[in-house]
Amino acid sequence: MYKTKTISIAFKQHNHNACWGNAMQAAQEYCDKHKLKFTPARRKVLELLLSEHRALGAYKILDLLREAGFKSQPPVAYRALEFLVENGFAHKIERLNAFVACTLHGTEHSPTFMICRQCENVAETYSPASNLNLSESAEASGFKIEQTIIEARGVCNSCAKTEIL
Amino acid sequence: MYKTKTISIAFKQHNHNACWGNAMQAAQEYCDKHKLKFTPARRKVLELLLSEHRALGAYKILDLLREAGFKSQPPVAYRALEFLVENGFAHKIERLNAFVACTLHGTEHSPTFMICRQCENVAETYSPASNLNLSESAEASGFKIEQTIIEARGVCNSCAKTEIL
DNA sequence: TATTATTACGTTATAATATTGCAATAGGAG
DNA sequence: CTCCTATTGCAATATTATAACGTAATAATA
Repeated sequence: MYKTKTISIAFKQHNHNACWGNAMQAAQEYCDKHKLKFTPARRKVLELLLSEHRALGAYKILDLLREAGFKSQPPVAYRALEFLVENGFAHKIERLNAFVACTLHGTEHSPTFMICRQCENVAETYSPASNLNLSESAEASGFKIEQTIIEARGVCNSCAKTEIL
Repeated sequence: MYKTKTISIAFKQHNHNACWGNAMQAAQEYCDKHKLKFTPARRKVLELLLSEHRALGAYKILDLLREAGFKSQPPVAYRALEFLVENGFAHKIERLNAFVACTLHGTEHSPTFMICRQCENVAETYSPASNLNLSESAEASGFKIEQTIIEARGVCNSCAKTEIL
């Protein structure tokens, strides 16, 4: 499952083994440092999310947990996801009612997601300019932004190339 | 139900009767012009959405439809909502799994929503700058945006004033 | 170590949101 | 009128998410 050396992430080629390993290690270190319990279920869910750069629904995760020998009632998945999201290891993609592993952990961020409608990969980007812009115009019109969700749907370059026009 | 002369919209005072009436009339005219069937259920759902500047869930709408003597199976609401969204009369707020009437109909737009966590009003704004920004940076990183969802959660000024600090 | 508080887990049940499929019907185009 | 298509009625079901509550594990304090 984790053998592929290089797949598309954020629509770029990269060494996914390294990507996966670094993220898991960073999560472990962060949990150690902050006295968070990186329990088997939480770890497994993060591993699953990291296995591809796609969003997985809670019930898909539940299936995969079951296959891996974990208990499989909905709360098992939702609790693990809640932990991962709260601590910045994963994000919920509202449009898809699904979850992706965070690829920018550690940096305080307000991410923008690019969702390819064809390959369904999800890339996380950090766009300070857009966020600042938004905050300023909101402020001007009498609204104080506390959190922003930005999700873009479209096609990545490699999928665009294969499209029938 | 529609008697209040002036309520908060987009966190601004306005004549809501006029707001409501204009929107309904514009919808009617648009449907006439484009040969769209503005059926009783569709009309009623738009009326409900326009009654306040808040997002209503599909099942809330269903309750209100029932009260108004309509049939009340889920597809009744979902079909009407689908029609309204497709034709730009309403938008789905993904964060809330709920729907709001569009306040910028006619203008081709990619809206940004400001959701007050206290009064729950939802304001729709048009932010060409942010969208352009986003498109450009996406383009640069090899992604072609087709649709963008921007939803900000926060507090409006009048709610902020009443908050205990 | 014993006691208490807190956090996480196991389990059952149910709530909330959304869709599918198919038959019946209404309205417009020819 | 007749055909065609869009819409509606209806039943069932799929998908996503949470509530409630007892037990087990861990941490904090005495």
